[in-house]
Amino acid sequence: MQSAQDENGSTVVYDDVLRIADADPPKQGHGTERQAASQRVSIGDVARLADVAPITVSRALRNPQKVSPDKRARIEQAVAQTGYSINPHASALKSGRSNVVLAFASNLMSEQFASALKTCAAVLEDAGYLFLVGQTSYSYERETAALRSLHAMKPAAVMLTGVIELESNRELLRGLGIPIMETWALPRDPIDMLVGFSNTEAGRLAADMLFRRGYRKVAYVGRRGGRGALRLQGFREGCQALGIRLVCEELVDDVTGVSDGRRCLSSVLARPEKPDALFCSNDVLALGCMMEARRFNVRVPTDLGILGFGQSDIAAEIPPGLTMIGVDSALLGREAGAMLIASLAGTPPTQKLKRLDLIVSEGGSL
Amino acid sequence: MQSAQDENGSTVVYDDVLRIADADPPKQGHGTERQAASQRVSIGDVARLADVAPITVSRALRNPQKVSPDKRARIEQAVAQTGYSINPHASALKSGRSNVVLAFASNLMSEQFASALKTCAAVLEDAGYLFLVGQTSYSYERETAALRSLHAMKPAAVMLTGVIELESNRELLRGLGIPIMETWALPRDPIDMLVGFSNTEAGRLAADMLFRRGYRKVAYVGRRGGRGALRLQGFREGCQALGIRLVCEELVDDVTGVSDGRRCLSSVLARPEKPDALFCSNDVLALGCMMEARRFNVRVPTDLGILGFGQSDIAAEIPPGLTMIGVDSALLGREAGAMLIASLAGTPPTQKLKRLDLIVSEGGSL
DNA sequence: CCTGTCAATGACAACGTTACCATATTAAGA
DNA sequence: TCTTAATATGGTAACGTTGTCATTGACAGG
Repeated sequence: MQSAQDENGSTVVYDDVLRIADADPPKQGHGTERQAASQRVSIGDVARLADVAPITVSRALRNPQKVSPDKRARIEQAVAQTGYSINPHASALKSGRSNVVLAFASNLMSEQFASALKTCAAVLEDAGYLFLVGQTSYSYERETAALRSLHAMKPAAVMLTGVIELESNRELLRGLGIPIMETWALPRDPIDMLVGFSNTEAGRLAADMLFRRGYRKVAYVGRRGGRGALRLQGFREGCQALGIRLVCEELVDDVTGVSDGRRCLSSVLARPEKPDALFCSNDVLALGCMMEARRFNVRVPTDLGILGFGQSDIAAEIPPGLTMIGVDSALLGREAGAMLIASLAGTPPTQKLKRLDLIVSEGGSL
Repeated sequence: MQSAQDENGSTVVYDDVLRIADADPPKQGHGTERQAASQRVSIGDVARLADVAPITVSRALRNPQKVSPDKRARIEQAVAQTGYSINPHASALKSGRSNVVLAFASNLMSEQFASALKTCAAVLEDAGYLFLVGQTSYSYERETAALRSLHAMKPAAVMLTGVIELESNRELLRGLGIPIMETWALPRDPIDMLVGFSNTEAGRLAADMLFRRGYRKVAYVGRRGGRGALRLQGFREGCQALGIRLVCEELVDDVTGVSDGRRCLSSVLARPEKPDALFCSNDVLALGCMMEARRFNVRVPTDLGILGFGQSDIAAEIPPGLTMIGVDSALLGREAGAMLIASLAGTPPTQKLKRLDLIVSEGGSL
């Protein structure tokens, strides 16, 4: 164990961290033409080495089939020898295009967004794009700031976990003239492309499920704004249509953790008229409700049925297992990625709209 | 409710999504000089409008104090009027710098990484940087690919959730000549900067905590590689030093969900010699263990004490509440951000190393 | 009044790439 | 054989910005 002083004077004890010297040390000119490695090598250097014009190197890299096999081979060798990699800034400056696909998540901490981004990234990276994620934090201000910087950056496409609500921001994105993917809802007039599902229908489906299982006096717990509001709207409609009484709506502005869910359930239980079931349109809140129910010895589902929205692995595992309505967010990401690629490839009759089915995962909470 | 057909022929029912027409429509020339908005306006256009040279506009934007107040005002007005925003590619090409800070997460789905990235992003964005996150997915191959593209992209700095293990990738990052931040461990020889904590010490502390509470026959559950291996190493050392018997080590290669944790506990309980406590060096696994214990009517902590590692909100809330060793990942992100900014500002005597204290959050599981 | 110093500003060129057009080469059709 | 078209390649310029250096004027010290 080795130690040293950091600048604060406290003793630092280092961990031993595994180092891996890879068997295949990367790009080193075989023989004498060892390159300064870290330093800049331009397309001109490669061209000189391969004895072609720079433009040919450019072509060989982006449209290999437009260059004759022999030159292509020479160029490939020169690239390998020099360790050349294209300067994306110069390329983007001249061509007005880049190979970066920018994603914006309203919240990096959501398991479901993360899962969709992960699959979407996989699809796009396989197609040679660089997939980067920025954050907007459920705030219009941050969203606007992020989109401004985006405007300048000329990405190849944009992926959003959600839909843009602010009209000026919609306009800004539309003006970019690149593929834009919105998700997680089903707006009447998407900016460009959409892979989503109906949140109001999710609400109606929730009412339907509760009705079928005999519940007639229910409560709603969810976020006040955005998609939460849509689910509530659908839920209200469904309840009304089926003759279910919606005895209370417990709305929160912002979900920071399961404790918000706990609070919601306490508050619901404190009402004079107790519901026999609960639709919780947010999985973190649902989790909190489940826990609080246990704490108050409210048996689920005997005393209170709970229906959640989302895909929480953990909520499904906590006894008696939360029954949830949701979508396959990994699938959503994959579909979005595929659709973006099709649009980027430019074949005009691209599908621009995909509606995902809602899926129900059965637990024991209803 | 409105409907239409998508390209697959299924009926699409649109949600009503909230639209917000903002009261303050952005940048529109007051009066006649309305700009084509979406189209490119260059520094030259601004310069012409302000009746100065392009270079002066450039200066006014990056070093306002180097331009006289009157010209600065004219320029600002021209910028507002045209809606000009700097072309980051041209800027990066010429200057070799950019205002993008790139972060790489080995796993976007980790609550803790997300939390650190969130706070780090906040700090850097406040300082005017654009914070983007890429993914490496715990795979050396992806990591290498990501770092290659990074090499070309010349970000202002790089933030990593973890440390780089592959020597060739370490070399690559070192060669960039920009601030590099590693985290979440305490390697002997960081690439550049480090905000981390000792994983072996976490293991030793775990042994210590178990010892103090009277446990003498314990089991370990965790990931096989990376930091998990370090925690195990520390735990072994601690157990040996204190005379605790480590009756089994249950290692998993990859954690995909709580079910992995369930499996681990089953497997531990199936051993002939049952431990009286468990150190679970991963919070998802710990959660699974807690659930499985409940299912098998193993009372926690009476029959089996469980100590976790991490910061899981949910694990802390599940009765009896998981006791955990961990770090404040939001703090980690903030510290990393602050250190990066200091380094970017260029004042040489920058602190390059910060060791975070381990924190213990008490639940009822020990 | 002259010279040296400093601040403010501008002219010019260059960063590395690709769009555009021109040319050379080859294949195909009459 | 002669055009016509298609393919392969290169020359030139330009994308929008900023580094470098030169110029201007103001001001202080001699």
